[in-house]
Amino acid sequence: MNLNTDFVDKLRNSGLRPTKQRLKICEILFDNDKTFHFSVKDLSKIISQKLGEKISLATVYNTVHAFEKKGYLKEISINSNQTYFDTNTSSHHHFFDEKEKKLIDLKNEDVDPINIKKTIPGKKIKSIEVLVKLDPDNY
Amino acid sequence: MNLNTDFVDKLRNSGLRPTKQRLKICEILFDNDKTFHFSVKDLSKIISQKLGEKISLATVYNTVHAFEKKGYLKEISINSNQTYFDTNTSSHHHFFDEKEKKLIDLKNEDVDPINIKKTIPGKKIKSIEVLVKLDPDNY
DNA sequence: CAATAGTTTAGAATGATTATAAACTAATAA
DNA sequence: TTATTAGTTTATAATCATTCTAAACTATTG
Repeated sequence: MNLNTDFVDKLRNSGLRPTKQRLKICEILFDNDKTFHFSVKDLSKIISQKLGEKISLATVYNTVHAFEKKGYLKEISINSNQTYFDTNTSSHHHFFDEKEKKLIDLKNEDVDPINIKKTIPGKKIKSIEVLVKLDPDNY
Repeated sequence: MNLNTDFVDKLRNSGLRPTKQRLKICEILFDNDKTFHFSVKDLSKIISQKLGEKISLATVYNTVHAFEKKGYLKEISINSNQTYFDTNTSSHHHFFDEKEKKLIDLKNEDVDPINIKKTIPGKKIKSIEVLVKLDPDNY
């Protein structure tokens, strides 16, 4: 399969033209065996380090937000001064290490099925996210 | 029971002297049958409206953070440009209405017990929070 | 009551995010 | 192709929540 075609598809699907800069962003985000968590600042740094190229913050924001809207990225529900995204878009959960301020994936199958016994009239469930906060063992 | 004594206790317990301003903040936060969600800006507005008094933002931040550290308030794990707090400190969860950007409490007993089947070496679970995102029914 | 330790406040500093507008590039039509 | 149009990139400015600062003030302690 052609990765580049995949990138172009993702971009077009998100209503974006495939430009040089955006394809670079795709390389970092999607050309990877492992999924990962990042902030826009992180991503920007990775781009300049790995690709020796600087893409303006505005472009990174614009691209990341378009992908998020289309579901190619997920925003992580955690209170922080910056927003974190996840390239793992499958339904899953997170541990958050409060001491080290680090997020760790928690697979859906590592959590027993969650059953919500209350409903809100006129609303339906879009997603269920579990955040497990961690402390050091001897705390 | 004397509410004022309770407020003073909460403040002292949080390492804060009971000042006029802080007692006003307590009145809004704790002298209430219902629990509620708020941002610092919200709280500041409520104070000036209900009590006809303006307390500087720095003081509100300082007090709210001290209470949060001691567990008299809970920070809500949700990604937003501002931080939301909850006067409901019991273990519970939240719905989040994506359209109206509104938080709704979800009682622990309305969620079947959550079992996490994965552990992280050297860490123990501090809390488990579920966020149920909602969409309009016909979406 | 004096000395000390902690508090309040306005305003400045910080930092993430969003907006702006001019120069540039991709897409489209001729 | 080339010209036109629509969308993009960028540096920089604007915004906004939060944190910091330092001077004036207040509670606590001896």
